[in-house]
Amino acid sequence: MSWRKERSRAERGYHHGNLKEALLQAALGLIAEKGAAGFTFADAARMAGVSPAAPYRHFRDRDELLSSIAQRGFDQFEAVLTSAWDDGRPDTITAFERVGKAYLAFAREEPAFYSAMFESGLPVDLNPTLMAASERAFSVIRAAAERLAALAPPGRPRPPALMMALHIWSMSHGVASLFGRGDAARRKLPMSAEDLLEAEVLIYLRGLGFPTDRRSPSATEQADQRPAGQPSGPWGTPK
Amino acid sequence: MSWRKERSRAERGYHHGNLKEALLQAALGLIAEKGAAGFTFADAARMAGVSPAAPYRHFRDRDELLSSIAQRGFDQFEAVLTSAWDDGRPDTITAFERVGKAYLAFAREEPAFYSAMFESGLPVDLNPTLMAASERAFSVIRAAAERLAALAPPGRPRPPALMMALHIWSMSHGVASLFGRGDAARRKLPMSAEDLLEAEVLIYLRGLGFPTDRRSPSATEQADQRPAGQPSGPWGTPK
DNA sequence: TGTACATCAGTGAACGCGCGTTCACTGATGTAC
DNA sequence: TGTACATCAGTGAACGCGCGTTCACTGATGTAC
Repeated sequence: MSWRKERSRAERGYHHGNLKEALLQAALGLIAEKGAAGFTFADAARMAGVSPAAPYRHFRDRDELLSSIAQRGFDQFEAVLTSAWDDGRPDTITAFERVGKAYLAFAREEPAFYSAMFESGLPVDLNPTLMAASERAFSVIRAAAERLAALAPPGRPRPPALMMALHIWSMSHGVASLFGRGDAARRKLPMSAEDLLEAEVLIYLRGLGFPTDRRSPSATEQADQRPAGQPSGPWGTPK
Repeated sequence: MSWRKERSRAERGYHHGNLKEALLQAALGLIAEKGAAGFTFADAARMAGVSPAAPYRHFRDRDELLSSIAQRGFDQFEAVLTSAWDDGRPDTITAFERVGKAYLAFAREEPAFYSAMFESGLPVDLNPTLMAASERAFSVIRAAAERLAALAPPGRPRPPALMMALHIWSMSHGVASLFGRGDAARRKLPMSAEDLLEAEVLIYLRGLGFPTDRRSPSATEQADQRPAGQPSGPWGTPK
């Protein structure tokens, strides 16, 4: 955010000094505000306080700027997920759940990155660098699923880790894009998107035979702030 | 699709005769091709073989055309889901699952409607008519969840139907937007989006205590067409 | 059945706008000697 | 330490383009009598 308030030409002299970064930040702001489709190269230049020709010193075209943002987004996403996973501490299920929450938090806190990564229509699969970054991020979820699968209760078939990873990803993405952001077409929910996703993941894991009876710490902590009759376990009090 | 190939001006005379419909169809084609953001009013007119001013006889502006499409999409979506639910026949779980598949099929077969409805950034909640249509579609899922919840196994807490409905919705939407369409940023899957969603829903329902051991007819039917080692139950053969 | 007229659904030219992009340029910076 | 010069990172004017929108208009259709 440090470049959001641009110094005027007079203040900063002929050379900007940090234009590439300033353009990325400006674009992030614009995407967060108007969506990936509504962001223009010219606007980014304007926000950075620079002539419309200046960005061409740093990016071949609009698409390259957008790709850079997606790239950075995937890297940051990977870091966030890795940190949430924390190598499975204190126990695999708790950590797994934390990954789901981190996913949602990222979508909420970094809507511009999220848009660029998943909703901009960028052909991720045609750009090897971008594809690799996306793959690295997904592999965090996959590795976590791998560890979880290895813990499958004896006597039950062991679920394929890749499938579990895809399931968790789709749940997270679904909740995030339907309910996770404040902008448009939203619906009033009886619970927060976070709680909704947490319950979904817990029920899913239970369906695979994992024990999920213990209350998660965060669910317990949040219970006081909820309206009466709200969930205390994965889906609330029995009726 | 009957209006995709437009008759020339000479062939059809001064009056088009079916312009409103032709514009809707043209817009659907453009949205399917280039996304909701990439569709322009002028382009739709061009595709309909008509001057750029003509559409204004039928739609106040671009947004009204887009809303009409979303509106029609929600209506069609509702019809498809209602028919898939088939009032819970032959049994509630089978029918419920079929709703999930119908969701996915709609997203795949009607990408333009789906985009307009969920990815166009239209402020659905600010347009009462649109909101009502969206609500009617969702209420099909909700009613199905209601029936399913009423069947909860005795001795287990009964899950809130609204939550179940939101979970199913988010799963379907997640799978649909990540894997359900051919256009961009797609990933090679070890199984089809349909199977992925089916397994996800079955595991979820099992997590709620519903019996899901019987093989679904469609899963059995499809088994022959799969590569070796593919799922036969909700998630495949035990390892 | 024919005619006058209102209404409807299109035309096509024009507008202002903002965008992406290019170009020759210029001011600032860094480096070789 | 000072100077000449290459390089870098900006400028600002200009372009062509397609868009959304408006306007006075006109051809076709339908209806009253």
